[in-house]
Order: sequence, then structure tokens, then C-alpha cells
Amino acid sequence: MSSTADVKKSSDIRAGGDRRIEIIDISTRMFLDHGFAGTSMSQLADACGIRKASFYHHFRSKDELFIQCVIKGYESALVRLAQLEQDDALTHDERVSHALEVLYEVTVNSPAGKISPLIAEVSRSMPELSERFFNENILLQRETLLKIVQRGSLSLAMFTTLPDLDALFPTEKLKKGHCDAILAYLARPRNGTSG
Amino acid sequence: MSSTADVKKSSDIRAGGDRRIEIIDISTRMFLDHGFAGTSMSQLADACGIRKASFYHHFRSKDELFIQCVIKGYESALVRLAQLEQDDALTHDERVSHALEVLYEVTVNSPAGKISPLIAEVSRSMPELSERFFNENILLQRETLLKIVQRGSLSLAMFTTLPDLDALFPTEKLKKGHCDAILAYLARPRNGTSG
DNA sequence: GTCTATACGCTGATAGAC
DNA sequence: GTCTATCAGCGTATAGAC
Repeated sequence: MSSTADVKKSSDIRAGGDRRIEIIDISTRMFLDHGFAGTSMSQLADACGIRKASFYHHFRSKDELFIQCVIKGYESALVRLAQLEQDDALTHDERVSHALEVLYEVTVNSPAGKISPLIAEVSRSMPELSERFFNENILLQRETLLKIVQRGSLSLAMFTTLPDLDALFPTEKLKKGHCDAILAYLARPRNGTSG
Repeated sequence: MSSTADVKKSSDIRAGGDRRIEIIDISTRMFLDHGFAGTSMSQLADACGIRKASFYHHFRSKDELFIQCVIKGYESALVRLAQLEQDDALTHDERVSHALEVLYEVTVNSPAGKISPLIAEVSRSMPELSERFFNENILLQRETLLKIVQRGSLSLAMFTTLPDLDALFPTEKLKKGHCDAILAYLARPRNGTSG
């Protein structure tokens, strides 16, 4: 399906322009809706209003198209973060707060966040994409967030544990929190006994 | 791909026995790993150690096999809930608490929970499966949970709002909670100013 | 209940005219 | 830059022997 050479920089773009962007947007929607294997080039061609063969003028393969969809998905979020880092109109606290909002949107709610399952789907056939997603998205997110926080006069020492940020939200803890919330809710209007 | 007649009761099982169970378990693992469209009958046959054609002795179609995988996925959780409801060795509070644990496992951590994205993948081609998943899994979960809670001497009135349980965990609220947690974490060892 | 052989549509992809 | 025509291979599914 794919080879190591399939994941490269923008150098293997065959053509540039609005049409390309349009195709990527439409294809992203299709991939999100039907999965990678579940979306055929014929379906994509129909959705884009062109013939199947014309697709190969813009993208050398289905893999390549998908990779571009994924990259475009997370690039916009990275741009937003980068702009935030440069925004002098905001206070430091506002920048940090907005950055967290952006990260949350990207990770949980946005189309970019919903791409993750697709990457899981193709992780075996396109391992380079998974790696790239991690290096160019996850790691860059963390770096930019770090820069944003560093713009304030905070001591650097406190960020030495930043990579452990994930540990802040362990499944077990969240689970207990959720269960406790339900139990508290159920217990609230209790009138009788409990046995 | 599928017709209305494809989703039925166990009457359209072609054969019963251990082999069938084994095939379902292996296939479930494959579907979870590669998606529905991403898993071919050849791959499934290889994984099960039989020929492609032999598959059709057990299941009339790939759709039918998938449906059985989904159903078996959530059935075990429902059985656990039902047993819990009958368990007189536990106190009422224990039963409620354990039920929440089971629901959490089923929804978030278990293979059954991970099936949800697969159902989303095929929701357009197998709408009956989505409906069945909701009616036989989601609704039954709620019903059994309700029964478990009702075994205590709590007033029925408090459950009139149970269908709104989802509202307890609105995205915005959770989001704010997570962001606040990160901010609190970042602010903790703060030594300098914040502008 | 599993096998071999086979039907046939659809897949991703290419060649070459315009 | 889009098209028609075409390819080899794989997809699901069936027929029928053992």
C-alpha cells in the first residue's frame, strides 16, 4: 500500500492551487465519515465532481491524498497556537488560557481531533504517517504551549515535569470522579434508607 | 451491502458451536484493529485458519458476521449487569457502585466500548445495526441500572430525571474542569509575576 | 464442515487523446 | 487539467466435490 518514500515534505505535491485545497477538504469529510478503507477513489471523485483519473493529477496515490488530509487537519490548529504565541494584545494569562482552549478543541472536538481514529486505522499500513503525526503535531503542540507559558516570567524549573502532563489525567482518577459524581447525584434527594 | 432483513434474531445463525464463538472472537479483534472495510474475508479466514469459502457456512455474509461480533461485544456486559441486579450478597450501595464500574468499563475501556467507532463507520450501510445497538445495549443498560437503583428504598420520583443523566457531563463543563486543572498545575510553583 | 474452483464487480492506478 | 479507455488484482460470494 505504501512505502517509506510516501511520506515526504510538500515536494511531492503534484499541483498547487485552490482546486487542491478544495479536494482535500471534501476528501477529509469523506474519510472522517467512512474511514480510509471505506472510502473509494470513485466515491471521492464523485464527491469532488471530477473523474477518477483526474485525481491522480493532484495526488500520486490514495495514500498520499490521505496524508495531505491529515496534515492539513492539524496544521490550522498549529497556526492558531503560533499566532497566539505572538499576540501581544493579550495578557500572559489570557494567552495560556486561550492556548489550552485551542488544544482542547483540537484534541476533543474538532475534525482534526476526529482524525486520530483514522490514523489508528492505517497505522499498520502507513507507520510513517503515525510517526509524522506525533512529531509534527503532538510534539509541536507541546513545544508551542511551552513557548507560550514561557513568555510569562515563570521559572523554567516548573516545566521540567511538563512531559508528565498526561499523568494529570489518569483514567482511574477520572473514572472515580465520574462515578462519584453519579453516586452523589443519585444520593442527593434520598429520603429512605440505603440497605 | 445490507438489507433490512440482515438484522434479525439468532434465527439466521447458520451453525452453532464453539467454532462459531471462536471465529467471532478472532474476527472482533481483527475488526477492532483494522476497521470493517479494512478487514477482508481473506484476512479473517487466514486469522481463523480456515478457507474463505468455509466462512460462509457459519455466516451468510460479512455484514452478518460483523453484526454478531457487535452483539457478542455488548452482551457480556449486559449479563454482568443483570447478575449484579440479582446479587443478594451485596448491599444496595455496593450494587449501585459496582454497576457504575461495569458501565464505565463497558463504555470507555472494554473492547465492547471500542466497538462504537466501528458502528459509526458502518452506520450508513447498516442503519439497522446502529438502531439495534441503541435499543439492545444503551437502552437496556439504562433499564438495568434503573432496576439496580430501585432495589434500594429510594423514592421513584428522583428517577424521573434519569434520562437527563447525560446532561451531568456537558462538554463545556468537563472542558473547563480540565483547563482549570492544567492552569492550577501551572500556577502552583509560580514564583514571579504573571503579566 | 471444509475444501477447490470460479463468477464477477469494484479497486487503485496508468496510458494517452484533447 | 480533465477526459475516455483500460488494466491487473482483490473484493465478496457461490457451486459443488469430498
